Amino acid sequence: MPDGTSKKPSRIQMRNRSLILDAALDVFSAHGYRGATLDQIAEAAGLSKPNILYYFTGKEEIHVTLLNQLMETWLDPLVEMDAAGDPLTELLDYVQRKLDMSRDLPRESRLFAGEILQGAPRMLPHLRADLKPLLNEKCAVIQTWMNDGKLAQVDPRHLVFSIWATTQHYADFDTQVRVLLDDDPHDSAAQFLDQMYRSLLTP
Amino acid sequence: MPDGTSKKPSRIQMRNRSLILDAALDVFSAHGYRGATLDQIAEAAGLSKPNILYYFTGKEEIHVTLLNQLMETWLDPLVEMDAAGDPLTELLDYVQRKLDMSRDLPRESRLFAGEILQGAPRMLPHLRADLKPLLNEKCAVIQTWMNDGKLAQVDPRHLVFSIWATTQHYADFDTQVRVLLDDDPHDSAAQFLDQMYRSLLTP
DNA sequence: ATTATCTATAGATCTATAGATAATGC
DNA sequence: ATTATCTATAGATCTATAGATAATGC
Repeated sequence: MPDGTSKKPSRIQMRNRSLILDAALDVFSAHGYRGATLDQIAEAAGLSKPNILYYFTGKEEIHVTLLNQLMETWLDPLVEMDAAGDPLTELLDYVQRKLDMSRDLPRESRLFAGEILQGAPRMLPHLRADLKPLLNEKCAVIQTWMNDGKLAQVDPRHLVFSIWATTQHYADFDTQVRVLLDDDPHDSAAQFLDQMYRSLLTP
Repeated sequence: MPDGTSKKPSRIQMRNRSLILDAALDVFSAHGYRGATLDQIAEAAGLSKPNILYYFTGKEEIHVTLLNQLMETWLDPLVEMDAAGDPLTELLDYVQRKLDMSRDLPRESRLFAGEILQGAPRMLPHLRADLKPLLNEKCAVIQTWMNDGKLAQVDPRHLVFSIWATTQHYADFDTQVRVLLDDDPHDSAAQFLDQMYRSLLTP
């Protein structure tokens, strides 16, 4: 059994754990934690249900593993925002990276949204431990930029919230966006968001 | 049995249906459709489980009834946007009404978000039938305002999407917002959003 | 007479485990 | 020998119904 004490995960173990996690990301992001079943995950992974439970102790461990992996990916675009770069460029590039993530990783966005929507029962510690200090650090950077006159004065926290909201909207509310828009939203959204944040932040 | 053919709903029927729907809004918005159970709804309503099923044919009918009622409430702030009013004022007021709704009706916002997040299985027809024509109509109004030079030129659809995203974020991601912010977000959010949309839309 | 409510439980769904068997690596 | 997989099923949870009883309105 692949428990925590075993030394080296075999090739087949690595492969099957990946298959399971990818299948689970499909299923959890589409139906939520409670809406997802091991049957669906097993079917999507091409493995039997008991075999899923050979690699993970249960449904919850699969979900937690996905959320843990997600946190790093999710924070990465903000981590990359560089205090030494040009302020307006750094922020507008951050917006575009987040928008690109909504297009390229919609399942991850929805998994995250579903978890927060239901009160972050499994993610709350991560938000406190990882997201909060990162946000504080980056808001301090943004505040410095504003104090130096490189950006217009706005509330840095609400600025970042609005970037999260507007960019993730295109993944999380994709169903609605596609009902209301006839063509692919990505390019027109990119242009709109650039225009909005440029007009807001240009000093 | 209170089926569709019965004439007049009694007082007690009205009351109990309200109790059930209010309880169900609590439970569905907190745990999602699949995560909610009739036991939880019954407990929250203060009625027995079979009694719940005396008033509604099943879990799904309760959910559908809530979504149907919600659609009207949800569109109302946009309906109120008046083509005859001052363009910038109308749009900034719309933003504030939507933000107020996130504060006053967070359960409704989360119910809606959860439904869309999972592909709108029960709401898709409403989106096409009600939301899409309304959005088209209001986007035409906004476009006229822009053509008349009363507002800066931006993509009206993405403008509205961004308003939905930024305002509903404070209800749907409330858990996250409260981890990251020490005081109540409403007033500072109102100020930030006013500033953002004013700078974007002022011609 | 009709409406409303309760107890008890059927039937479906789902997570997880037991126990046997097959495949792999030294 | 160890790792991986399978069949069968236990046990929990959940929706919904059956059938009896209580409350209400003409």
